Amino acid sequence: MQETRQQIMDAVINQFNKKGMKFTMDDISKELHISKKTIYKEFYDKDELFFATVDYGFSAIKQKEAEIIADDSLNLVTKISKLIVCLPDNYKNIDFRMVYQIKEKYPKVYMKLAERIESDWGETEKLLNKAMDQGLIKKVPVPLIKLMVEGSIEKFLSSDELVKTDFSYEQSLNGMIDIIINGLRT
Amino acid sequence: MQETRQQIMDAVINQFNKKGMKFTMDDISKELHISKKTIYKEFYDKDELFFATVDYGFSAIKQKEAEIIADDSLNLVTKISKLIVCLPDNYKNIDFRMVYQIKEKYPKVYMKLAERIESDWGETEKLLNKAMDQGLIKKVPVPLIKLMVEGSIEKFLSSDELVKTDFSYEQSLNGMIDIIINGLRT
DNA sequence: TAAAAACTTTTTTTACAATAAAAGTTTCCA
DNA sequence: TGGAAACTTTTATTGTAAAAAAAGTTTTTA
Repeated sequence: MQETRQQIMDAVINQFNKKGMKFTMDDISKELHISKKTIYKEFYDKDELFFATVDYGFSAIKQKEAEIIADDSLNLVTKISKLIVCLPDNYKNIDFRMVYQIKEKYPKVYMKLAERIESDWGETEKLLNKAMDQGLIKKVPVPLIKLMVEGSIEKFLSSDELVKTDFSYEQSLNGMIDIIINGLRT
Repeated sequence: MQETRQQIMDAVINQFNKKGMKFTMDDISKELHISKKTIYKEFYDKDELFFATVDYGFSAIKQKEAEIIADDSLNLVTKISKLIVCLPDNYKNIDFRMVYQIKEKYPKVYMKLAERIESDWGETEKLLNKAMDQGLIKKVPVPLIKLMVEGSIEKFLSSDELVKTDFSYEQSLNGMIDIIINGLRT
């Protein structure tokens, strides 16, 4: 059943955000009150489950991204801004502090994840280059911008300093994008 | 002899940048062609040596910081910009990717280090608040700016993506500060 | 006097067996 | 049929003794 697959993958994401990679197949079956047999009927093994979940997790964001790119009512710089905020929507579901755990135990899954994040940047990169060519924003290496965004997000997620202020994670993200986009304007 | 102390502490910084915390007292004595006895005449034990080295490493930056603050020819926003770049001068000597190693093995040294970095931000924070009050820059929580700067620097240091471009670490740092300061301007 | 080297003591790493936990399979039952 | 639980097999964790490495001290040497 197609819905079962989805429920299982939702449970995987849920467990991951709770416990990092330290969750078991039993945890998932208990959370959903299904038998492990049902999981193994849908997925050959844990690896395949994780692979499918990465694809599943990124499909939503890919869709949103496509919408932004296709939206002709937005100007180039606004599109870029929205695309960058679109990325963190992913990161919000995940939790970057725990991604390093995947790298060690499931290197293949990590590589797939890294590829997807990389390819998400691909579209943003194109628009950034276009905007630079049109003289709308400063000419700066795209990797610099990428590292600033990613570094900031990771810090937001791993530090408790923002919690002390009454700025939400959401607000911080938007504030960060504002500063960077505004700072890039010519 | 005072010069000997300094030479030893320079060797500690040098070894740290080469090997992280995985260097020995023998490594230091060999690098300087001195006997371990000489080191232990200057410093009671390895802990004391590390404590002294943290102080030593920060004294230069503190001095530079004081100069910037005292320089009346600089306007407020320029001062902030220079102060933030002043901070990375530290981080450049150190190497953030290896700081986490200190945390595990020498927690007391790490705490001292963290305190110094924190207090370095203290001055920058004051000026940022002042500039916000004067309406020179946007009102944004200071921790947000701090996390953006620190997150970017850590990423610059830990990623090889910048190496692929022909942007040096120094240039990246200045580019990053430019974007953030420009982005904060009202 | 201080470097070099030899030395003792403490700390870290390694290796490996015992144990526990989790993956994956099978059986039973509503 | 599919959940619950019992089961086997594989993987990960833990404890510990031996070995190695590093801290810190003493002796030798120049």
